[in-house]
Amino acid sequence: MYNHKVVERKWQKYWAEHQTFKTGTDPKKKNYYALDMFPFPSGKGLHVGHPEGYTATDIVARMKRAQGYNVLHPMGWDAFGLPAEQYALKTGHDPATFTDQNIARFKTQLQSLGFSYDWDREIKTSDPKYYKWTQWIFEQMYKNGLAYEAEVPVNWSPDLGTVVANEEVIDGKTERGGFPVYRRNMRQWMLKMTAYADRLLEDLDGLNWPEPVKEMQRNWIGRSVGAQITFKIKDSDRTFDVFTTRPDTLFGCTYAVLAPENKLVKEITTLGHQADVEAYIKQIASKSDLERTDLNKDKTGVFTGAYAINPVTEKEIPIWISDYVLASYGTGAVMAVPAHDERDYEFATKFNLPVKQVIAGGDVDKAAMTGDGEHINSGFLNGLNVKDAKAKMVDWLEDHNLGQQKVNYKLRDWDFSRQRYWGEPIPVIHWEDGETTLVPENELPLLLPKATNIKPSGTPESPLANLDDWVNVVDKNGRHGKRETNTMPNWAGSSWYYLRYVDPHNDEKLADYDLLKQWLPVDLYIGGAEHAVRHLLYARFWHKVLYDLGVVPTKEPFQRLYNQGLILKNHEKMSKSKGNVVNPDDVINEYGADSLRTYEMFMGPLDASIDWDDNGPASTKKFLDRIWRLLVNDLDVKAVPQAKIVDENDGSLDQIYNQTVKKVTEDFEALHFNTAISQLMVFLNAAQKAKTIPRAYAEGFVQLLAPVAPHMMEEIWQVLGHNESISYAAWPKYDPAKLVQRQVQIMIQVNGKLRGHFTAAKDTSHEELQTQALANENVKKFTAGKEIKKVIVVPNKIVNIVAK
RNA sequence: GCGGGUGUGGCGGAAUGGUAGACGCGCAAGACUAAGGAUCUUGUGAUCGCUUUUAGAUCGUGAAAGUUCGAGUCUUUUCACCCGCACCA
Repeated sequence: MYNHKVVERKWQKYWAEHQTFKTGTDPKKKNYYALDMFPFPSGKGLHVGHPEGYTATDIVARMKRAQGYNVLHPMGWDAFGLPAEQYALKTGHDPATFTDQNIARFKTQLQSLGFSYDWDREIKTSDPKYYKWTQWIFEQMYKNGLAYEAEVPVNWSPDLGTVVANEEVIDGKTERGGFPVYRRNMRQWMLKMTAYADRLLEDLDGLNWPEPVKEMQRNWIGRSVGAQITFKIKDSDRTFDVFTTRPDTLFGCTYAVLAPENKLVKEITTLGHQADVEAYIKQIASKSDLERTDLNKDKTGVFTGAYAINPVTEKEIPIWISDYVLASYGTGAVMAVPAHDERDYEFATKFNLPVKQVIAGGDVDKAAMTGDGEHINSGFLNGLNVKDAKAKMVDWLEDHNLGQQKVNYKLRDWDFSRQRYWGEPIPVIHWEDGETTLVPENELPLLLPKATNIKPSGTPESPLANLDDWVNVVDKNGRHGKRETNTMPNWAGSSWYYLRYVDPHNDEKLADYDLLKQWLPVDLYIGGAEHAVRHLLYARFWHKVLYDLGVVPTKEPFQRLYNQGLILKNHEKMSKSKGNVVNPDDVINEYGADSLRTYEMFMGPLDASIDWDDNGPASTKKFLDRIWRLLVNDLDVKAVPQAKIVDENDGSLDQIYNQTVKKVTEDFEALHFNTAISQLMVFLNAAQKAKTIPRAYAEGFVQLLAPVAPHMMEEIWQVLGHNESISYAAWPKYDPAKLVQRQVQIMIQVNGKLRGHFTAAKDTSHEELQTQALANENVKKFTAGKEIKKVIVVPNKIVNIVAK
C-alpha cells in the first residue's frame, strides 16, 4: 500500500539534498520565469487558498523543466507591514522576531506541499540586505524628482495611527481593520506616479493579462481629456483654474464651486460669510470619508460671498464651497453648469442657483440634459454639436489666454509615508538650516533601529521619533539634523522583489543587468485578484522608473498574469470568525500533499471561486491510489506487475494515450488544470480496462501527472526502473498520426433533432453519408410523408435532413 | 448609478455553431467479504414508455425573443448573483 507520509518526506528530502530545483543556467536552454505573489507571513499560517496559485505555477515550472527550459521558480516573504506590527503591539512581541517565526512556519508548510522552489534565492523584504535596495530605489527617485515632500490631503486613520493610500481605502474604511478614515492635510513623502500615468495606461495593451484587470487599471488611472479654464475673481487680482471635460458648456456656467480644503477659500471669503464658511469646513473635517459618502444624496455647501467672472459671458457668478468637489482631483475647483451636469443640477436646485440651458433638448426644469445636441444661448457656439463646440471653445480660450486643452487623471501621486515602525526607514535627513539630504548611497542600508516602544504616536511622527540616538545626527561640520521618521508603506518591498530573485546575493547592484536581461519579463505571474490595482500598478510604476534609469531591460515586469479564484466554504469566504477555515496541514496529514494539490487543481477553472468539498481530497487520493495499484506490484512494491506492464504494444491504447499527451500538454500551458486531470482520469480508466499497458505509455502517463502529484510519481518512476529524478526526464511527445480515428460516429438529425446515428469509416463521402442517413429506420419514421427539402452533411460529424 | 463577470443535473464542473451533462463527488444496486467507511462492476438530467431484451418519445443550459438546416455557444431585451469604482467635473 502507498504510504504518503513516508514517500512524500522521502522525496522532499531527496530534492533538497540533490538541489533538484536549483535554477538552471545552461546557456543552450531557453529561460522560463514562473512567479508566485509572495505571501505576507501572517500568524495564522498557510490557508487552503495559498496552495491553489502556488500549485498552478509549480505545475508549469515542473513541465517547463521537463521540456528543457532553465526555470526560475522562487519564493520569498513580504515581511514588513501593518498586520505584523499590529499583532506585535497587541501581544508585546518584537515584530522582527514574530515575523521570522511566521516565516519559519510558512516555509515548513510550503515545503510539505512539495513545491519546486529554488530556496537558495529566498528573500524577505525586512532583511537589511534586501531593503538596502528598496532604499536605493527611493533615492534614485528622489534624485530624479519623482519623490518629493508635500503638504497634501491624506487619508488619516487614528485607529492605525497612520495614513493610508487611496488604494487602501475601501468604502471609506481602511482595508486592514476596517477603521474609519479622516481627511487632513499632512506633510508626506509622495512618489510622482502621475508622471507615468500615460505610459502605465498605454503599455497595458501589450500585456497578456486578464482583460478585467487591465480594465480596472485603466479605470483607476482614469484619463480624461478636457480643458483647464481660468476664472477671475471680482474685485480682486486673484484667479483660479477649473478643470472641465465640457468646455463647450461654459456659456451655461452660472456659479463656481471650490473644495472646502482649497487654499483660496480663506482668502476670498467675505467678512459676512466667514462664520458660515468656517463652520462648514469644521463640519467637513470632523467627518470620516465614509460619513461623507453617506451624505451623497443630499448635497451640502455654503456661499463664500465672493464672485467670479465667467470668462466667456463676462457675467458675475457666485463662488460656493462644497464637499462634492474633491480637493485632490483636477484643480479642486469646478465650473458649475447645472443645466448639463447632474451633480451641479442637484446642487443648484437645492440652493436655488440659476440654471441656464445651452444645449437644446431635454427638459431642464426636471433634470440635467447631459446628451449631445445643438448649442443655444452660446454665442459663437450656437448650432454646433458637443464635439465641435468643445474644439471651438478650446481654440477660443487659447486665443484669449484664458485656458487650454488639458488631460487629467484620477490616478494620484502615491502617498509613500507611514507613521509606523515596521517598515523601511526613508533614508533622508532634515538639517537645521532647512536643507534636506539623502543618506549617502555607501551608507545604505539605513537600518531600522531596534525599539521597545513601537506604539503609534498618534501624530504625524512615527515611533522612530522617540529614539533620540537614532533621530539626531551631526555632520562633520557640526551641523545638526534629524532623520526622517516616516517609514515606507509595505507595498514598497513588494514593488521590485521579482527583480531580486534573479540575482539575490548581489551586494553591488540590486541585480545584474545581464541576468535581468536573461530572465525578464516574468513569463507567468499568478496571484490573487485583490492585487489587481495596487501591487500591480506600483510594481509597474517602479519597473518603468528603473527602466528609465537603465537598471532593468524591459518596459513591463510581468508579461503573463493570471488570477486564481477564491476557495469558499458554503459559498462564503473562509474566515476564523465563521469557523469555516480548512487547514492544509490537516489535509496533507490525512490524504497527502499530492492529493491536496491534485484536488485543488481538479476542483474547477483556476480563476473561478469555488466551494471547498470535504470529500475532494479523498476523491483525488482514490484516483492516485488507483494509479499506484495499477502500476506497482502489490506484493513487492519495488516492482511493476509484470503481466500488466509490458514491452509490447497491442495498439489498443494508442489513440487515447496520444490524445492524453496532447491535451494535458496544451491544458497545462493554458492553465486548464481541471480538464487536464480529467483527461488523465479518462486514460487511467482505459488503462485499467486494457489487457496490457505498454511500458512507454505507463511512463509517459506518470510523467504527465508528475507536475501535479510529484511525490508519488517520483516513487513510481523509480519503481519503473529509473535512477534519476523524474523532474528532468524529457516531456512526452505525441504522434499526430495516432490521434486520427478510423471509424467515426455520424449523428443523424431530422429538422435539427437527433433521430439516430451510425458508424462510418473516416472521410466517407457526402453522398454515401446521405444515403445511409436516409436509410435509417427511425429516421424514416420522421421523414415519411414529407418532402425532403435539403440535406446538410458535415463530414465525419453529422447529417441533418430538412423535411416538410 | 457606472464598469466588468457569471448563470448548465442533488453538488463541483465539461462541451472549435454540429451527440448537452466529459471527469469527479453524492446516491442506488450488485460482487468480493466475518465485516466494510477499502476495492471492483453496473446504473444515475426530468417526465413518459419499455420493463423479457433492444430500442424509443417529449421536455431540458436563469427568462423572453431573434439569426441559423442546427444555438449552452452568436445578436437583442430582461432577471438574479458576484467583483471593482463610487460626487473624478
